[in-house]
Amino acid sequence: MFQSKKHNHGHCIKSAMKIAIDLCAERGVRLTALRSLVLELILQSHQPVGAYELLDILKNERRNAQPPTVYRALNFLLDLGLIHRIESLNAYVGCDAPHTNHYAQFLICNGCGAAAEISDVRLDKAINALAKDAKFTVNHRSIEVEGQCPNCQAS
Amino acid sequence: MFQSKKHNHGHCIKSAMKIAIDLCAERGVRLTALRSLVLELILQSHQPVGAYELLDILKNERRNAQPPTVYRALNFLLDLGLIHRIESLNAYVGCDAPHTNHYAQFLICNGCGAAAEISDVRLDKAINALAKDAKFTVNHRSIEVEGQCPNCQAS
DNA sequence: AGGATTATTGATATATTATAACAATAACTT
DNA sequence: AAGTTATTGTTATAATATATCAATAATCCT
Repeated sequence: MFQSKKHNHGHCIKSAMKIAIDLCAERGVRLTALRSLVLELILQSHQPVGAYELLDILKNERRNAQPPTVYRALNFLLDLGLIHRIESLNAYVGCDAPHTNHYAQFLICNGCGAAAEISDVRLDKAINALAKDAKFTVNHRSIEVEGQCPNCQAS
Repeated sequence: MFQSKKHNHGHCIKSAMKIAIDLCAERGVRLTALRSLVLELILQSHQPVGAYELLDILKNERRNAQPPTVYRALNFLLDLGLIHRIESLNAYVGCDAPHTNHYAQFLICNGCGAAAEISDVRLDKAINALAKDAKFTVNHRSIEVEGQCPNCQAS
């Protein structure tokens, strides 16, 4: 859900990085320095980040970074489920719970730009039901709901 | 749902164009020749079409068409709800039922590329419920489910 | 450990999707 | 018919993403 003010950002990133390390070990894939850095930058933003925005930040630490540098890392992280892509924003966010089996859904605030990841079972069930009705086998779901978060409704 | 083989394409386009004309009249906006043509091209495809693909076709009839030519028409049609944008494909499809009040949802087949528009009430209700729980006011929904349609599962 | 193999990154070029800005024209208003 | 607004034309450029091949680093195998 949308971040509370006292959310401990540093701790949350650390814990997410730990999970990433474990997940990569488990899958036998390499969380290289580059990939780790890109993941960390995404987590630090704690908002959806565009690939080129990420590239700009990345360049502080890797002067010669190029678009493929970022996109390769993004694709690696996406495949592992460590991040999600928000289609309607062409942007990327860290996954809240990469170690759990879940389908991500997003509430995207037009006011502050925050994207809250949720995983609502009713919604999942509705999709399963309608897919079954249509005899459609599901590979991927992109559920993005735009609107105003509670904070931004006030103002 | 996914098209049956005996779907009468010509008739379906004609009827959609009629609805578009009526809707524009009702709203007091102008369905110009250009806009009408773009809509017709989208309906003819009966699959999601990209803006530049559309532009190429459009050029057959309007030699000097440029990207803004297409994008302006697309935005006009989107605003009226005569077409939908599929975010995960950067593509546009005709709306199945532009005259009715509904939220579109898409089943997108990775096999044949078809996108079936549905409007499942259970799904709508689930979104309303979770938005209410989150105190989130919804402006727009982008629900895109990728997978295999019945036809493509066979092969 | 050394050489073969595979995975990752570097580097350059280019494809794809979308918008900004201003000029020209067409349609509507009175 | 003149003034106003909406639409289209035209040129340029922004933003997002991928293809390709070379260089390097890690892993595997004996």
